[in-house]
Amino acid sequence: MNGRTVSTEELKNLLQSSGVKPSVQRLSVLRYVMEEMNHPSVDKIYHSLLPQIPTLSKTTVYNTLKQLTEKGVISALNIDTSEIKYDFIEHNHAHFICTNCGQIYDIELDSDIYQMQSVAGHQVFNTQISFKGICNSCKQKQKEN
Amino acid sequence: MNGRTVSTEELKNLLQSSGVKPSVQRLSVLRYVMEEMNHPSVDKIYHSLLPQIPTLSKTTVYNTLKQLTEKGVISALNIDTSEIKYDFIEHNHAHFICTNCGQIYDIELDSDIYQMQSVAGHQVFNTQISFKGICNSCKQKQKEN
DNA sequence: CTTTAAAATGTAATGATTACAAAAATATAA
DNA sequence: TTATATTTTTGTAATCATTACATTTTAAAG
Repeated sequence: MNGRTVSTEELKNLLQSSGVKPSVQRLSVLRYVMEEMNHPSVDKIYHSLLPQIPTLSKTTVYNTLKQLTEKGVISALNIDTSEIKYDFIEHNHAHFICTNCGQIYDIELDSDIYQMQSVAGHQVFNTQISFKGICNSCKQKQKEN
Repeated sequence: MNGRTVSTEELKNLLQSSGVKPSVQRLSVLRYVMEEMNHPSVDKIYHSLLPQIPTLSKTTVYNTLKQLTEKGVISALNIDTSEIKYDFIEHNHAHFICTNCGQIYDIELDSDIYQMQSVAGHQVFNTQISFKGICNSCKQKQKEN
């Protein structure tokens, strides 16, 4: 989720250790989610990979993301109403979504909430903290006008 | 969100102080969200109110919920992928959704995260904390089989 | 009572996601 | 290698929540 370059070896290992067989499509989707810092949507991923894999189907993108999410390699963000956004699980962090421009920001937040393995007797697999509001950039623009 | 009975007076006051003109439909929708403890979906609300208001339109339910959300009277939960669920804003609490049965539980959680008015320079209007996992009830059933 | 504005309704359109069957690619066995 | 079985990918059609929009109804104002 931070613009770095990921080697094919690393991708393969990640997939295999999660029980997912590597394929050109799966490697590409995972690479995109890992290297991209923009919490991409299915549509974004699909159109970005299309030049490299002209035969790519959107269904494959859906299938791959679903698998990776179930295996816990990536995480599906249900912040936005319209589309699901995807995020590589590197370390715990919160998200801020601007209700004006829709931009999603990573928020570095150290909270013991992330450490909770169970709440009210229910077993926790995934924890999400999200903020909604007006981002700095939009606020500046509003001031100017 | 807790099965209590809300008087029409209270509903009217809530709407008016939020700048929403009371109407039969709006009062009913708000009453349902407040009295129901099940984080209802649009569809649930619509079908529950239909016997009382036979002419009710689903669009009205959508419009009302959108308005109430914008005014901050209720809150839209984007936990579930398929449908948006609605919750009356009484006091800060987190949510747990069971990935097996889909049930949403209120989680009483006292965290200073709720007090944050801004994060990374962005102004916060709304904060959500949500957990995903297997609920106690589903876990019990799994053990039995 | 008439006029004007706001709210509610119903239908059609949109758009993300899923279902599913056929085609392609990969692995396995002889 | 060749044939066979299995997995993966693909493309199209279906589903379903949400939104757009025009019409009708209701409420408010003069």
